[in-house]
Amino acid sequence: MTVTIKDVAKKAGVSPSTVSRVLSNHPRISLETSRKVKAIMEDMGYTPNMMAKSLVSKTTNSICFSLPKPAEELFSNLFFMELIRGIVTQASRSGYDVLISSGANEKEELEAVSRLLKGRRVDGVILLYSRTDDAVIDFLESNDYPFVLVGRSDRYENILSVDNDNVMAAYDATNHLISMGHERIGFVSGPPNLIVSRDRLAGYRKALLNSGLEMRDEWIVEGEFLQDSGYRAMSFFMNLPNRPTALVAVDDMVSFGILRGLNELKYKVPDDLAIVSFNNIPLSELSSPPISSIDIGIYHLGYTASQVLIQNIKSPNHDVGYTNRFVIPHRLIVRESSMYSHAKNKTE
Amino acid sequence: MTVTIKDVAKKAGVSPSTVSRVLSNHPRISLETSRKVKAIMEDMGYTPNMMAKSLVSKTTNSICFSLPKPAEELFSNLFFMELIRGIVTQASRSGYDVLISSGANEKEELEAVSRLLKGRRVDGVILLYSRTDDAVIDFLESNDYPFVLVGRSDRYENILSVDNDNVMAAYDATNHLISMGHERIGFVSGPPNLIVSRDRLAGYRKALLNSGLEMRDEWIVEGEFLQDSGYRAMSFFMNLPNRPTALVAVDDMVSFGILRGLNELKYKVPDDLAIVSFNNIPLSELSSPPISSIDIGIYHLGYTASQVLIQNIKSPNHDVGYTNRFVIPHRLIVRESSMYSHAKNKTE
DNA sequence: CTGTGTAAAGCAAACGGTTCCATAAGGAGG
DNA sequence: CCTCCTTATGGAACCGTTTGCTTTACACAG
Repeated sequence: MTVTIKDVAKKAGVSPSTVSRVLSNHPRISLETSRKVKAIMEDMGYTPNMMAKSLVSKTTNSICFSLPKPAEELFSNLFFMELIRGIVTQASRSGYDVLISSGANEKEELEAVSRLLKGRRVDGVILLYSRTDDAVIDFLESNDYPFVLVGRSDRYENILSVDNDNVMAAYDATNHLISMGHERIGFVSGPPNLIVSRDRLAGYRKALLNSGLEMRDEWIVEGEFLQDSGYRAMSFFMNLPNRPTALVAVDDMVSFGILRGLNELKYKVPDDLAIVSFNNIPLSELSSPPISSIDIGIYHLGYTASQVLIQNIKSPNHDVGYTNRFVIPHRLIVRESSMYSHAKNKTE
Repeated sequence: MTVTIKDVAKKAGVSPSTVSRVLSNHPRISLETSRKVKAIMEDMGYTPNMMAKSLVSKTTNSICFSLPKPAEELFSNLFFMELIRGIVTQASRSGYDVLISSGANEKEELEAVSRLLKGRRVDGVILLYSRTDDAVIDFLESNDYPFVLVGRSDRYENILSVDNDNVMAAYDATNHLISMGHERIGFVSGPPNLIVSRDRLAGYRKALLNSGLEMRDEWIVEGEFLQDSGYRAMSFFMNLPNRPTALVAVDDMVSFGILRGLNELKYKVPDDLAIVSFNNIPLSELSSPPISSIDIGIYHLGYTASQVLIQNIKSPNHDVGYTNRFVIPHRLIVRESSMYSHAKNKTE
């Protein structure tokens, strides 16, 4: 049925080893033989059997992206997809295939990853970091499997990771508002156990401190990465006696909630309240007004994660410590939600 | 290093074949041996090498989802991700892994798919149908590889496919507007070469015909699955002397454009113009007003595609002709954009 | 003419399983 | 007590590649 290396060999009148060597451009193959064999391979439509290859080389040329619990949220979907696109694109350029695995919970995720790695189906794993303690990381680390974390962990020191500088990002976002003349700036945070929430909060604080602006606890509220959190935060802030004139929100979805609330109460953005948030999801420019947002380069995050992982697979010796953490640059996209109202029609 | 079947065999004092049989629950293995071997496998942390397994069984227990050209559009991202989730979930339940492949163009896609299939890296492929002529399908069909199409093709008759009944969906959407009392209903279509555009247009026509309502060519405009198309369509419609009171839009993104335009011109939805569209993306309920939409069950589409493909892989004889096309039910989600205005606060 | 070096190609083992065929042990039937 | 089954297990070939070690065939120096 399928044409194997032996069929080619027979037809070419050489041994299988010769064909194999032609395939891998072995130096000690005469040009003549090489050409002849190649022609015959082409002719017979030979494609190498990856399984057989993998069996002997103990390498699969594929990596696994472990999709966390199916978060039903809009943002997750957009985020994951961008990430996957980055990963797949890079991997494909490096000649690797990408396997998507997912588990309903940590236990399942561990089982899946373990099966894939121990069963030699993939060479390494890209993990999306969400938890603070992680059985999967423990497993990977203790078995010395190549992996890279998208995100940051404070518990694990010497592992490969790709992340944004969220402190700096929040610092930039806040400074932008400050530069627009705002002096009372609030912050809508995410779940406090997420490192990303903590980092962004820290950056916000740093910016205020740096500019000598007032910092009040009541100007910081915690929530989820969801619309509703924004909605609630908004109504809390707007009822404050000395309310903020601008808000930094930890995620664009939160901004949508804020926007909806302000809209209902007939407040104007950015005149009554300016807004900047994070992640720059495609919707950010579609809302009215469009929301200023920090683009964290999700695609790039995935692309780099794949690159780092594959390079680590190829030469595992490279973990020199100081290159373990790769930081993807962010950039602020200024839109109407944080512009001076009289500048509305001028920019963009 | 890794523990193989031979290591287990040696430790258990049996032959490798016996261990293999234990693994596959061969009937002619004594309970005693089975228990002993299983204990030892557990003990030594044995995991079967999938590559070796695949080599002899000529089967990989994995399928490929071929991601079309990276369409940068928002909807594509949401759609793909939902689809992937459906596919991965089902595949995982059936014990299959999912490999994501992508090519920048048709040629690359064909190469990738061909390499994966001929190289015996996957057992089958899920294709997302977009083109009308398809070298990939031709390749799969002529080589008799298992595959399933998400979408519909009019060129290929006897291939497995999973799709919605888009004619019926449009029929339902239009009838909904009719039942709300509208008599002049317009249609914003997608690219005419896409089957989905054609099907939905047909359903719209059918509904009008069925109700004996007027049908005008000027009430039908073509565009893309993009906001801008909606925006333009809107301004065209609103300038018509005898303009429609309701619109069926081929995609939610189009509705957003319509909404934006109406908003700018201070028109009210649904009072001045009612809207229903398709796909029910997560944003549909976030816009103001929320948009009525036909949910096409994307996750379900992916889930079923995987199911159908895997079942076809396992028993290829099953293609009986009349079960080749699987239709995923849609359902209309009525939201504010198509309700009577005085009912605004009553429902939902 | 023999010895040695080198380039090109072949042989066979190995990778980690599965499975057909053979074999040994025990029990039943004659 | 000897056959003949049955049942549980072992042996060995094979899946399609890769690769270390040989072998072959020259060419050239001594």
